[in-house]
Amino acid sequence: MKEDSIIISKATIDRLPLYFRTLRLLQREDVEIISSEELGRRLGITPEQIRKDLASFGQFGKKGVGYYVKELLRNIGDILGLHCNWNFAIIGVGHLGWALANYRHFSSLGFNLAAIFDVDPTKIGLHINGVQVFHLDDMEKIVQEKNIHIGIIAVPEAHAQEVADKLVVSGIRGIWNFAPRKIRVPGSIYVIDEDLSVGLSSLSYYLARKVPPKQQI
Amino acid sequence: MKEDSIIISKATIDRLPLYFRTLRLLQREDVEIISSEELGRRLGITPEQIRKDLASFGQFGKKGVGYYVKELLRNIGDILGLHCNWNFAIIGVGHLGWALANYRHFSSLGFNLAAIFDVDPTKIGLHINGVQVFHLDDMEKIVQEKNIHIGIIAVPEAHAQEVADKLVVSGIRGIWNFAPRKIRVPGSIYVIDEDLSVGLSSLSYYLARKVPPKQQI
DNA sequence: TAGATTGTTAATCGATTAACAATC
DNA sequence: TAGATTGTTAATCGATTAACAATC
Repeated sequence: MKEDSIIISKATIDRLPLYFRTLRLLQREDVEIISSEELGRRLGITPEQIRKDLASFGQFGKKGVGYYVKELLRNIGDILGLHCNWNFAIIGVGHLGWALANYRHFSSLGFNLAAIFDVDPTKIGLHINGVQVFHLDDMEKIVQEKNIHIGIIAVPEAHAQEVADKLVVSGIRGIWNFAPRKIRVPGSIYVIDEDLSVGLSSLSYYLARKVPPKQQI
Repeated sequence: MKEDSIIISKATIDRLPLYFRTLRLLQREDVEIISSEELGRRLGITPEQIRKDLASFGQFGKKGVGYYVKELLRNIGDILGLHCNWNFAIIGVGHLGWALANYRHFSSLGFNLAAIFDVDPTKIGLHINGVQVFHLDDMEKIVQEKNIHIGIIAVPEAHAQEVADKLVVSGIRGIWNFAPRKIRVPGSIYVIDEDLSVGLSSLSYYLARKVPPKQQI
């Protein structure tokens, strides 16, 4: 393993989940061995790119043969830390929070929704997808009790910073921010921004300009 | 304007919506002039980066002064094609499709939800956020009638390709794909992939590794 | 062995950062 | 005018692509 000595690029990290999901599909199709060529064809990524990405974490393939699906799946899962069985919380039971609470792929990846937070008294105490909704004021207690590491911000943008502050105080380590606003957190906290307007706006750009489409990720 | 001669990088395009949303905030705060320095501070982007991004589309600032918020807002909006008032459709009334149908930021950016599609007979004919749910079989007719340019795929992954095929046949030009699967479309169609598992998985990677967080976009 | 495919090094390409002249 | 800030060119940095030796 080389991950201690070499810094892996964000671009590589973001491709790992794509490899992972495709390998799972292959496993379900009972494919045992896959070449970088074929994996690339399925994802629209060049085989060289895939080999380079994987090689930065170790030697997972067999020369002249390819990659064993099961083995590679386990290795990428480990690299992504999916074996950690992270507990996460969703803050905000609007339409988006509701949808995320019911998103099935998270649990299939090993993420466990442990709590939901809101301030609306009519929502506190409800169970969504089997998970209880708590009041925002109880966050610190619940986060400690349930050992929650990740917070998903799904509140209106006006309250995003305030929620982020509470998450940090509660001891959360990573934030996935769906509010279309930059949040400020201490340097030790990881933040992934997921502003849904960006996708649609960039699509609009290309449609308006008639720029010829290129292969996307 | 230079956009005809020079190819703008995807990274630049993806930052434009961030500038746009921040400028709107500034406008609401009655700020009339902003420097690249201050805009960068708000977004965690270097001022040089911002000046470079904007300069690839024209000269929008005043040297020694900064950028006029109102003017820059209009210019970026035009670049992003937001004045086109795109009609879009959502396919799939699951939790995610429901949430997207109710997402307020789309309409505030000038995107108009014109139709929703599903196959579930109990959902056909319903109105969500004032927009009617049609059967998938009527897609071609409705897309033509309502002049829909963009399709948002929010169906289970197993049906994503089939829906993409239907969208293409119906004459759609751009697809925003939330299904965690690569879809195949003709080269003239734009596809933006938005696999929600990627965000959470990459967060997991950083948490598991204790890699020191760096400034995100 | 011959054919196939990885892992790695070198070459290219593209994006970011730095520096500074232009000018409001 | 002096100070400030853009727009642009040059330098650096990083990521992708190409090539190929290693080896199953």
